[in-house]
Amino acid sequence: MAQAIPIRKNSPLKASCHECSLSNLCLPLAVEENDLERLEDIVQQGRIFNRGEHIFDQSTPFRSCFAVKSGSIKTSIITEGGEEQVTGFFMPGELVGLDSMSGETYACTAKALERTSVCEFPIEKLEELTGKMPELQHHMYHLMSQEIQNSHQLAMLLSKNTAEERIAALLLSLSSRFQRRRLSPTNFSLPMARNDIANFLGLAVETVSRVFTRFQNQGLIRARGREVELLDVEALQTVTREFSRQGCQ
Amino acid sequence: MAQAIPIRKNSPLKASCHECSLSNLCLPLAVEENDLERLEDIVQQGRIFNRGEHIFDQSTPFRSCFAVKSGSIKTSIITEGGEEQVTGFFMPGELVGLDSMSGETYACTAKALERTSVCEFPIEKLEELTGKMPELQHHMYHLMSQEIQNSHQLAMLLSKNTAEERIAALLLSLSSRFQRRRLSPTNFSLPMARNDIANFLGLAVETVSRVFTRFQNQGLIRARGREVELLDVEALQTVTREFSRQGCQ
DNA sequence: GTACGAGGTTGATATGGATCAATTTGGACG
DNA sequence: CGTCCAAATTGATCCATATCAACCTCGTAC
Repeated sequence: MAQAIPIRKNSPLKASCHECSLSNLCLPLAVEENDLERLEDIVQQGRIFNRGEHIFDQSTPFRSCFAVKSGSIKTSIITEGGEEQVTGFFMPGELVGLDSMSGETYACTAKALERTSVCEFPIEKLEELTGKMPELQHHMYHLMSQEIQNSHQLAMLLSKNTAEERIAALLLSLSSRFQRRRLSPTNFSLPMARNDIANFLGLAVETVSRVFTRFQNQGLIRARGREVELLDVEALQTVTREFSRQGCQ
Repeated sequence: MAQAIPIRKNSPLKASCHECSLSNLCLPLAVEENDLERLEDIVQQGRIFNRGEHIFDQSTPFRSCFAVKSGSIKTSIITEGGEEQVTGFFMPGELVGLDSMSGETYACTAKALERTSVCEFPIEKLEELTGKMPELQHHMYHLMSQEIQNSHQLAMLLSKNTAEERIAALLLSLSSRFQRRRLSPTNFSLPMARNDIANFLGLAVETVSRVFTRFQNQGLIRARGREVELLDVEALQTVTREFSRQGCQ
């Protein structure tokens, strides 16, 4: 079943983790240079999806986690009634599918927001490997824990914060994720539509639109379509913290 | 550093996982009978907390995960401004602290809602053990994934559902968790105050109170204080699904 | 170039639940 | 058994955001 290792390693189509520019963000982050090829042996690299295509589908058998290599991914849950709830956005270097590691099927649907390439980690092989590599296991725990925290953070945003606070928080989150990749933290292009933002943040599209223009009028951002420029990061941070400040009497 | 194993195993104060009534819910669930003592070797059992006492505190060093043995626990995040956000309720057999496995400190504060006993799993030893026991590792992934899903579910509830739907969902969640423990799924005592429910569900206390009385008037439940009886489980399920139904045109 | 449709913006109105305020209940304790 | 304080309930009002409706913008296809 397993392909001969030399073939995979030498295949020009299979770019290696060694050469990947995201190796300081992705799973290789937790792996010694020497052990990197053990990770390379299980990863299936280079799958490419066009905008709108599904990487995986809720209720199909869970097989793999996916690392975003380029592009971006939206995950969402479809309820019985056909309503969509966006649960997350994933950018290069981030791992998708961690919420599916219980149960037989994927817990959500993952859709490419633009032309996107991913690396696939078959879950059985990944579990086998983490069993042998304590640092990689540790890193998996770390990532999953992080995702729990992110989700709690989102729940908090949804239950306690105003529309402005939610949107400021999202912009700043994206900003810092661009920064991690050594891209401009103040000048970027939103990978998702207003609709997705609204759904993710529990708002109506109209509200998202209004807040964008309000921020623009206040000189906090400049936005045309999906192109965004953060003009006053500090002010945005103040917006997100305003809520908790008020709580402090 | 490690105590002599025979002493621990024979100590009358250290009840064993073998004898624990929750062994089919808790971590032992994933462990072969034969291997159970390896788990027993690392667990520190029997710590007891009174109502209101902290099991651990946000921003103190993260050392252990805790399994609830009896009683119940509330976890919450305290924001800079002192605002509390309840992130979860934990019942016997459930594992607390999974959200803290990234970072040096606990990600939230865990507080006993009543007199509560817990089993402590020092994280370093637990990680070491899961590295040696594939099924236990698999179970950890399963639990963490489950918690991500729960949190997404909560986010969904918060962003899309009405007060009635949220409260019906919480009641049903508690119901099924009592049922897993072979307790009555229709007749139980809420471990948490209305305040905690409100905070958890992103509502005002007054709203929670109103919904409880409304449900009562509709004959869905009977509630006096923390004592709750679910009179019409099906109707409650309908309430939680009503939203998604509407979405289906 | 023009037509088309999806995505985005703007305006007017409605509403669920927050907030403020008052009262009641219940449990802990002397 | 009464006192006291926190928790819970009930009522009245207000507001942020949803909803409904109209319009605009831009990319794509012909």
